[in-house]
Amino acid sequence: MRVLIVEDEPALAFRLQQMLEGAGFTVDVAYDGEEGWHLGDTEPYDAVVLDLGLPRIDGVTVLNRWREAGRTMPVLILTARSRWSEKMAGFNAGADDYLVKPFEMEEVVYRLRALIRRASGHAQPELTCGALRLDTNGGRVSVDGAPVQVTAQEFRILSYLMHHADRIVSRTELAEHVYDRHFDLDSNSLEVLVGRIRKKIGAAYIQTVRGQGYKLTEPEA
Amino acid sequence: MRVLIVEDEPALAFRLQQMLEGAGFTVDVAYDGEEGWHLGDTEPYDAVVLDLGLPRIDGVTVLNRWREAGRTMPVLILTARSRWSEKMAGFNAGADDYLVKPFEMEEVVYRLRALIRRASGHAQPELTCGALRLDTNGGRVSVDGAPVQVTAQEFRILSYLMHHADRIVSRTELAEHVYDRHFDLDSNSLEVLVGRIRKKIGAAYIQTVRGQGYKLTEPEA
DNA sequence: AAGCAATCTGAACGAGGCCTGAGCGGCTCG
DNA sequence: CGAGCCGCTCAGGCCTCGTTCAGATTGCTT
Repeated sequence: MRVLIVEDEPALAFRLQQMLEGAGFTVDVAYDGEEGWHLGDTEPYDAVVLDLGLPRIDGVTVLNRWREAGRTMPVLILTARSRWSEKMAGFNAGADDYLVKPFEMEEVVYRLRALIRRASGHAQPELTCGALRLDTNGGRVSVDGAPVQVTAQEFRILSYLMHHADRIVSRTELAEHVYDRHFDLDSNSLEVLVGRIRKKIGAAYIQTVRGQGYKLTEPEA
Repeated sequence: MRVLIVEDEPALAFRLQQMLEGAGFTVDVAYDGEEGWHLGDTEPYDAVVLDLGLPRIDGVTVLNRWREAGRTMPVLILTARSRWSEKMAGFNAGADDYLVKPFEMEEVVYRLRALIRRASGHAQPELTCGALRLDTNGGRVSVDGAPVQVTAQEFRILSYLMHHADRIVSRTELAEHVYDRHFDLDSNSLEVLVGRIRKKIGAAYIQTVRGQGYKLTEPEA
């Protein structure tokens, strides 16, 4: 999953980035409102962490512009305790959740995962597809109850596919959500990784739709 | 189904083309109003995506000319948020739907499919003919509830025939709507593909009307 | 009923998409 | 500093799809 952090204070931005990357997210960072707005407008993020106090364009405005332009990704707002009115403005502009500073770093991770899950229509932190099971919080995968060892990258790919099960996900879409913005599109590393995932969970789960992409489905009985 | 994109900004045109081809459409692209007008006037499209801000001839004029010439294919207009009056002019000139920039790429696909369906008199995204069933959005085909695997090209042909069920569709018409403008007319690949479709869904659905074309009908009981 | 054109069909091919095994460089951890 | 793992690259090969072609079949015409 790919998230955008919009935070002007370098130290906090860095800690957030560390935390999120450690948690398995692909992360882009913007250090002011304008850059943040532009990135959120052009790149496909699964979620955004948005500080409200920002140079150049403030957070509420950024969010407003995204929503007006029809961007629907979940946004987690960061706000100082005192700025109550700001928070309300943020909700009105279409924020999905908020955290009051100071907060626990891990809190951000859990909330983001929940937001992303809900945005793709899943209430529970455990995603299942037939006997295949993926725990978004624990980072564990199992088939038929038997744990399956997957690497970080494999987990990202499988997680994205499971969030969008029964839908064809194009190679490009997958790459956009699993890699950051400097990914080489002619690489076939996705194919290699998908191949390895198939070998681990059983080939039947991930179908190839020629010319269009991959589709994760429950295998036929 | 074959669509025309009239869009001067190369990046957007390219993304649209990618998206639509990925969605199974046959796509022609025009990069200015004059070329767009000419193509729309001479080639038989199932739908058109028309940007209003165009060099040489602007979108509204292009649309007006088509309508005056009696061209009735559905037109989806793309417009910037600010250009409200333009949009109204577009509707007056006979646009069928519009999207405000920026928009989600997938939105274009769904709207186009809906426009094409409605233009051929179908309200639902699922077309049926007896026990034969085709899901225009999901790209799935089934007979008697049993899913049938069809290739991309087979799906295009079957989809066109189902959109125009109970009507004789000439070989030429079929070719024009399933291939782009560089198709070799002496090829018999259509016959081969129709044959394969028959083998998959049952031969009775597609009748050959000698000397005229094909007709898709519900088989006799 | 023969002749002829239109259509069908099975086989084969070429292109391109996709997969996979091997190897390499970088990173982490001991 | 060395070992092990991970993700990427590359090349070769497989498999599918759309097409072509030739020969069979159908249906109309005379």
